[in-house]
Amino acid sequence: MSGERSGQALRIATWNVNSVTARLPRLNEWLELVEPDVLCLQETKTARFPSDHAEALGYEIAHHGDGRWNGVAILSRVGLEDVSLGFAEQPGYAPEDDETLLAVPKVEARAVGATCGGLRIWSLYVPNGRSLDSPHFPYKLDWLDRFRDVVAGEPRPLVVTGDFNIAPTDDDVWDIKAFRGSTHVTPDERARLSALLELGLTDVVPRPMKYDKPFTYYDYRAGMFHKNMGMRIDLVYASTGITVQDAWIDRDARKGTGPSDHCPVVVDLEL
DNA sequence: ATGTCGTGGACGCCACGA
Repeated sequence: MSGERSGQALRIATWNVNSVTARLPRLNEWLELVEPDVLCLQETKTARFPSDHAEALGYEIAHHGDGRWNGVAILSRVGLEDVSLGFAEQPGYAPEDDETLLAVPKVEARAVGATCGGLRIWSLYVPNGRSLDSPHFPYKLDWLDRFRDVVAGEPRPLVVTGDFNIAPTDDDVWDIKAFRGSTHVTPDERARLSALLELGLTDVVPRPMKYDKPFTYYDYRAGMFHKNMGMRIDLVYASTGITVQDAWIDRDARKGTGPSDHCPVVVDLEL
């Protein structure tokens, strides 16, 4: 499944776990099975990362989480330095339906950066956008605009990875016709991906492992996984100069008891 | 595709987000 990596390779991965607390048994067994050097997590959904097992396996952990929603982390066994919890000018979100309080934007726990074994890496949980007419949609676009400015100033080699909540092309959803009028596929969102590519990043498209499309997310409902009705929204953007040995999606992590609705994406690279 | 999860507050269900 995972193939062989050369001695110089750095194995990085990204995984939206949909609660690290609920996923802890799956996460712990996965760390021992796949042995990533650096693992970026999204939607930890907790203020306190359950770190005991990962630390026993030799990982250092940078976690940015503040409770029930969001939460991102970087686990590294090749060093963890210069941790950034969020980023400069990161926009907040003000709930529009709160008439009792001043609408103070809340900066959410959606980004963490660190330097691991000579690689600068960011774990992102990009705002979902909800619907085209929701205030969350311009928030999503603004958030990505501001993060672009961060990428422009970051050192190389650089990897920006996580749950982008954007399908880069029409082929990255099971049926583009089902997405008419929806978020995740609009030109506005894809323009933000293009803006990252223009800064010298490359979309590392993983091998699909099964079927023809490398989907990373399947809704829990309606048997979407078994019908292969998924989306590629968990992305790995690597700076030019990084050599990719292999990139694959771990569909097995979406099977069995108590899976996340997202699959991990694993990339073996040389800096 | 709308069939399921996860969280936490006030519970043995509901609201919310995805």
